[in-house]
Amino acid sequence: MTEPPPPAVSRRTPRAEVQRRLIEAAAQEFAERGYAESRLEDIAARAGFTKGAVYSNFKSKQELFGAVLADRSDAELGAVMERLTEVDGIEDAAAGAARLVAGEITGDTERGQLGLEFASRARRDEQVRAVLAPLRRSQRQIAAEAIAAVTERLGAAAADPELVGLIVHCLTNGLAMEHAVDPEGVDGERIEAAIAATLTALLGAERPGGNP
Amino acid sequence: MTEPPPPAVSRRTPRAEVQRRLIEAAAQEFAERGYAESRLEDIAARAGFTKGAVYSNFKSKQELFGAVLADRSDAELGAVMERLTEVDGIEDAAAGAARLVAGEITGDTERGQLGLEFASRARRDEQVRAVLAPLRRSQRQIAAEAIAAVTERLGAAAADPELVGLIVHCLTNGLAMEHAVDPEGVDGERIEAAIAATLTALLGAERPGGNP
DNA sequence: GGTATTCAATACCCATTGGTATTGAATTTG
DNA sequence: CAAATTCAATACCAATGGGTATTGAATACC
Repeated sequence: MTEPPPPAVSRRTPRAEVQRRLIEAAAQEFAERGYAESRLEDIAARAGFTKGAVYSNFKSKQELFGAVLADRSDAELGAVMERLTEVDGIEDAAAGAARLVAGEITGDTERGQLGLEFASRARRDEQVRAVLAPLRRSQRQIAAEAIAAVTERLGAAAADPELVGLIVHCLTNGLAMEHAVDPEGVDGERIEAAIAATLTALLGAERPGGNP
Repeated sequence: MTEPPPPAVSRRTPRAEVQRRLIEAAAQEFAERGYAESRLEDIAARAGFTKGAVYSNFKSKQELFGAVLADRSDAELGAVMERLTEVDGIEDAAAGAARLVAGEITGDTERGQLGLEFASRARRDEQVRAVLAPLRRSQRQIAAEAIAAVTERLGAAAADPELVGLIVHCLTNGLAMEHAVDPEGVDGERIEAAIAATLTALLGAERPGGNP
């Protein structure tokens, strides 16, 4: 009778999607369990495949990790810091940015943990470091540009923007780590206060000769 | 003839020393390779023993890690921050502390990496977190007290010392992580400048109503 | 339609490694 | 001095998991 119409969509998952799903699953798994404790079988299962799919698309576990890193690198850049330019007034800019970052740290489960996992591995794996270092530099650079834009708009003679960018970038990562270790002791409120205070002090206070 | 005198010292290594050496070796190994990648056999060999010594002194790998953590906790407290009180003048205090911390980060190979490894594991291991969180609080508290002492001595009306303590503590850790990822981009000089700028701004600039 | 090719699933391999059981020398005890 | 005990060394085990070889269905090609 109604013979089944030629399968409108291919029943074999397109290669690109297989890779996407594997990378996504790997990112989650790495973030949750860490690289060494993640099993390729679990990653594959999470993506709806088996280990065969992994080795059909990636040469090794390390390469899969590299793919995750590369994938995130593209999307990561300037996710938060650029918003710094969208607020007005020193207090507003600091407070607004602080709230954004605090929310990111306390709310997001994967992004921050994956970032820490990347850094953790970069310490020992030269190849990871080679990929991650430029990415981090870009992030710092974007932060610096945002800082420069704000101070210029406000006419404030702030400190070296690149230095402030480094400070904010590292403070953010340090707070994320501290929050992971001691969530109650370092909650969103404290994080927000810390970033706001730092930004306010750095953007408003730098007068080379003291306060005339 | 000369019968060998009764061995002046026992030829069997005292238990306490076996444990000390195992913990020390484990700390080095964990710092270099990370917990998961560290082999008990390597740790034992590094201490001059075999795996048997490990299991004769510790119940499991996790417990050995716990012993390392506990051992370091005792010595860790207030290693650097207390010096903050020993310098004079806002600029001097900031610059002196910055130099100390920068040297610690760039020079020390084990302490910083072990700290990051602790944090990394604390994220996923509740028991590790239970030990590490109080330690971190103490570290922050000591930093806060040092800040309070300096500001009081200088008569400066600085921001909430505990908040500044949190900021400095997290900035330090963040800088250490960034240095590990990108040693050239974030060298000792930049680290020193970042900490000095932050301390100067935070200790000197907090005037609730602006600069009269 | 038939053949070649792609690619994930399946079955399998084996080196690694945390952990255990046993041993035997060094100490302690009586 | 002999028996009991301590404790690290040695030998061993079982599970784990990254990686490989093979298979068979889906797709592409002619």
